[in-house]
Amino acid sequence: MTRARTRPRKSPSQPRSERTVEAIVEATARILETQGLSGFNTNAVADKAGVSVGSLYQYFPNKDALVVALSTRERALLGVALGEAARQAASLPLEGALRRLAHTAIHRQLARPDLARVLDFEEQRLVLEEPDRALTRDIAGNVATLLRRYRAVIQVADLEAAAYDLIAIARALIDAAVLRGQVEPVALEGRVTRAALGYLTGRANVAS
Amino acid sequence: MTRARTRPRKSPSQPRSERTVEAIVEATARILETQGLSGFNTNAVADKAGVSVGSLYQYFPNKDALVVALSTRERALLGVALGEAARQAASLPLEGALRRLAHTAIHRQLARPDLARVLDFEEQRLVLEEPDRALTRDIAGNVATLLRRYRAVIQVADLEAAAYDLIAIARALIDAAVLRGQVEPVALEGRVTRAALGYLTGRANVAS
DNA sequence: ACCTGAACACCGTTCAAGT
DNA sequence: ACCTGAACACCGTTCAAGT
Repeated sequence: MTRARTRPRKSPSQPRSERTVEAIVEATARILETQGLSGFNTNAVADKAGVSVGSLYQYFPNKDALVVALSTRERALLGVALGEAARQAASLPLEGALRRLAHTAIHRQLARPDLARVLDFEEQRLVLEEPDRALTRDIAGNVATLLRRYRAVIQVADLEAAAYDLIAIARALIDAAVLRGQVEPVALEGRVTRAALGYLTGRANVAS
Repeated sequence: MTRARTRPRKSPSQPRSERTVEAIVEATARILETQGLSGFNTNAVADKAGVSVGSLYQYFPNKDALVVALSTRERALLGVALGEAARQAASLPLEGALRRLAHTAIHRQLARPDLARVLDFEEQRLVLEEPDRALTRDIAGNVATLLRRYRAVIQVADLEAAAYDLIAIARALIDAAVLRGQVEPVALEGRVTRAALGYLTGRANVAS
């Protein structure tokens, strides 16, 4: 079981091939969004992108690489939004800061809820198969940095781990809401914020 | 995309075939545990169970049915343990009750942590493909029943949804802990309990 | 330099033939 | 009634041939 690479096989340097790569990634998004995982195969992606499978494999070494490219694109959008939110939140008390992060994450995930949910799922599969290929590392770093400001009111010692846990909690609650169809953003934001705040400041038996 | 059935194709009535089915399910568990999803294929399962693929398909209509059978078995164990815990927790205040449930869930998941994590993952895939086939329905019902006792101190209106959310939170935190290798049970129990308690009783902007 | 699509490999599933 | 394993279908991936 040797490590499979999922980096793009080669970067498109000419404008035309750049458009090809872009078309392939967006075709992946649309197929995952409308057909789900069961409709997601390389021939369908190539078809929808208007190229042959051979071309697809010229840029992506395997099927997972399509997901990684798409996830990276979406994670970058989330990362930028969260970075912005974190900067604005820096002057708020912890609860307000968490609420703002929750608000931002929810807003982004609900922009394309079905896509977001499938990607959350696929990212977990990739992590399951190769833990060190985590796509949320940057985001976790930013969250940890924000948390450090509030160390005085936080009961948890390991803020790196806490950042990952908060992301896992938010993801779980957002995906559950999408599954149930209960996506009223304010209510969802409240649930995420309360869980996060409880995790960080709850008096229930501390220890890490 | 018609609904694929995952129920066992036929119940083994004779002792011999009962042992065959049992062997197939346990072979599934051991392969998932040791090789992960990438080593999980029907021929490998049949081999390890000491039967031919044909025999496997006599009892299980498809590959997913193997996972469903195994998950059902494991969920039943968790369900029994949680039912017992809920009965004992009935006299405790909310925090103690949540802690006891967390303790029980953690204990069961850590009995075979790698298997539990892969099964959590596979269950989410099955839910993603067929939402109404949820394996956690019974467990959620029991949790909701317990929550009703504490309605006075709980800020959340929809206790059914809350039960599913709490399960999702616990699952996310336990799986994240296994991934990081931070499985110190008391600390993990504290994290799950604090998040759950915050979710249910936190003062952060209520609304559902 | 980039594209094509038929060919190959792997694995889920079936089925004709055995006992 | 239960088992076997070769055959088939599907899909990920490659590669010889085209421009």
